[in-house]
Amino acid sequence: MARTTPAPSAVPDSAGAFPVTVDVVALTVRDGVLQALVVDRLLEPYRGRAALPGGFVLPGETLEQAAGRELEEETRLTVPAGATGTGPWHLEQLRTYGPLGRDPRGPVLSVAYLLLAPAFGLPAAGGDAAEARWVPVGELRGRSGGARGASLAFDHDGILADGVERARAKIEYSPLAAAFCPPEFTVAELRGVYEAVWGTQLDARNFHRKATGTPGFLEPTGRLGGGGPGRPAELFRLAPGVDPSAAVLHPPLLRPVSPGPAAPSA
Amino acid sequence: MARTTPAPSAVPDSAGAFPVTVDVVALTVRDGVLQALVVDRLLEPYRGRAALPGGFVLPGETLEQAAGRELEEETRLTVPAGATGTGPWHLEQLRTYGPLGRDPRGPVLSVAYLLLAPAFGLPAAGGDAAEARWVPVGELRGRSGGARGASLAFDHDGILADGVERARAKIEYSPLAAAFCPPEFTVAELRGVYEAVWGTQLDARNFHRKATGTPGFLEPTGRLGGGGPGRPAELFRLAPGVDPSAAVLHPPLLRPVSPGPAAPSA
DNA sequence: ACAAAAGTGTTTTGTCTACACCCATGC
DNA sequence: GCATGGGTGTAGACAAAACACTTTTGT
Repeated sequence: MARTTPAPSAVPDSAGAFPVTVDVVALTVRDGVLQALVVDRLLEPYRGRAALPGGFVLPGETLEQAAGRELEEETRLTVPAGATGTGPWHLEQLRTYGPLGRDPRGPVLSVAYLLLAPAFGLPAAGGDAAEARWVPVGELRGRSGGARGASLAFDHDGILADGVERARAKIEYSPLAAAFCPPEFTVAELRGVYEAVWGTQLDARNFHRKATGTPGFLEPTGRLGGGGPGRPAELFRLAPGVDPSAAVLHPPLLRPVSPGPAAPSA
Repeated sequence: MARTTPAPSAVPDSAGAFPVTVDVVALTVRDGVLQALVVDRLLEPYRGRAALPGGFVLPGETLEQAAGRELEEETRLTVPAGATGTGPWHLEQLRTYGPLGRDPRGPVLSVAYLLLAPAFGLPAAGGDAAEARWVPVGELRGRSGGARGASLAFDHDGILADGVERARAKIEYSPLAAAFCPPEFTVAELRGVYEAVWGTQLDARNFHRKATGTPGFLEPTGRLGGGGPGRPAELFRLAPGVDPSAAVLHPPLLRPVSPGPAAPSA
C-alpha cells in the first residue's frame, strides 16, 4: 500500500479512478407504441451495433450535462439544462452500472438516465453515432438472446429494461405521463400514453374521470382541440406550479393487475 | 494523466477518470425509532465530523463489494456478498451523486447504497472511522442548517434523506419491512417497523389482517414468541422462495394520508 | 381478578369497475 | 340521420377504516 500524500487532504493513491459514461434511455410514444431511441455505433467496441445514446463524462461537467450533451451530439436534439420541470421533457437518473464485466476495454462505470419526451423527429445524427432512430421497445425486448443482432451493445438491453420498468411504475403515482405529451393535450392523448407504456387497454370513461378528478394533475385550458371525427375534446395542460417529478397523484392511477404467472399447462 | 493504451479499442483520452466512493445509508429500527448508522471521520476532509460509512472503490471490486467492505472496515459488521435475498439484510443501490461540488478534494463520484438491517450491536469501529453508532434519523434531519454540528459531512444529509424516503416508499409495496426484523418475528414487531419508518400510528387489528392476509408475505411458524404481558403472539417468517427486493405486495400497505398542507388557520 | 396484548367479527364508508346514457361534431 | 368519439351518471363489487368483542397470558 504505497501512500504518498503530500497534501494533507487528497484522494488516497489506493483509490482507483474510473472512466465514467452516461447512457440515456430516451422513451417516447409514437403511433400509439412506446419507443426507445437507439443509435448505431461508429466506433469500436460493438461497432455497427445498436446502442443507447451515451458517452464518456468529460472533466468539469455534471452527469446531467453529460447526458444532455451526448443526446445532442448523437441525435441533434437539445435537452434544456436542468430538464427536470423545464418544458415538456423529463430527465432523471436511473441507476449506475459497473464497473466490472460490462465493457471490453476495461472497468467502466455507467450512470444511466431516463428521458421521457414527446414524439419529435430526428433531423440528423452526429458524433460517434451513424444513425439515431426510434425503435418500438417491443422489438428490442425479449430477443436479447436472439441471434439476429437486434439486441443492444454492452449491457444496454438490461439498462433499457430497467428504464421501461421505471417509466411504467412512475406514471402510476406521478404526473409524468404528461412528459410524453405536447404542452397542451386531450385526455384521450394522455390515455394513449398510459396504454402505450403499460401495453394495456383502459376504459376511456373511467380514465377521464380519474385523470380530471385527481387534484394537482390536469388544468383545463378552455380551448378545444382535435379535428377528427366525433365531439372535439377539451385541451388540458399540467396543473401550474407542479413539479412533475416530485408531485404524487392521490389516488394513483394503477395499472390493471396482470393475470400473474399462471402456469399455461394442460 | 499518463495514458499508456496503444490498443485500437481503448477509452479515449478526452474521457475523464474519476475517483469513485460508495456511501451506505444503513437503517435499522431500535427502540421503536428509525435510526441510521454514522461514523466519526478520522481523516480530512471533515475530520471529526459525523458521516455516512463509506470510502473509495478499489480497482477490481464491484460497487456492492466496496459497500460491504467499507461497512465491515468501519463498523466491524459483515454483510454477506450479494446481500439481496441472502439472510435478513437487504442492500440496494440508491443513486449516484456528483462529481462536482461535493468534495473539497475535487470531483468525486459517489454511489450511494441503502442497507436495511435488523437491530444489532456495534462491537467496534475501525478503518478510517473513530466510532460507529446508531443515531435516530429525527435527530439528524431538519437541522441541516443548524449550527450545532449535527449535520453530516459532504452531501450526506441529502443522501440520508433520499435513503429514508426510499425506505418509506419501498415498504409500502414490497416485503422489505421484514429486513428490519430478525428471521422470525411477530406481527406486532413488524407493525412497529412500519410505525417507526413512517412515523405514524397504525391500527393493530387492521394491520394484523392486512399483513397476514397478503399472499406471499408472511408464513406462520406455529411457534409462539414474546414473554411480555398479554397473550403470546404467533411467530412468522418471510414466505419462502420470495425475493424481498423483487416481490410486490398486492394489495400494498399504504401509509395513512398525511393531512397535507392544510392551513391551520381559524 | 385485573391489565395488557393478540387475534376475529362486524359495520360503515369509500373507491373501482363496468356499462348505460347523453353531447357535439363530421359526413 | 348516423357514425364516432367526448363526457356524465349510476349500480354492484370490492377494499379499507373504525371499533366491539373474545382469547390468552403475566401479575
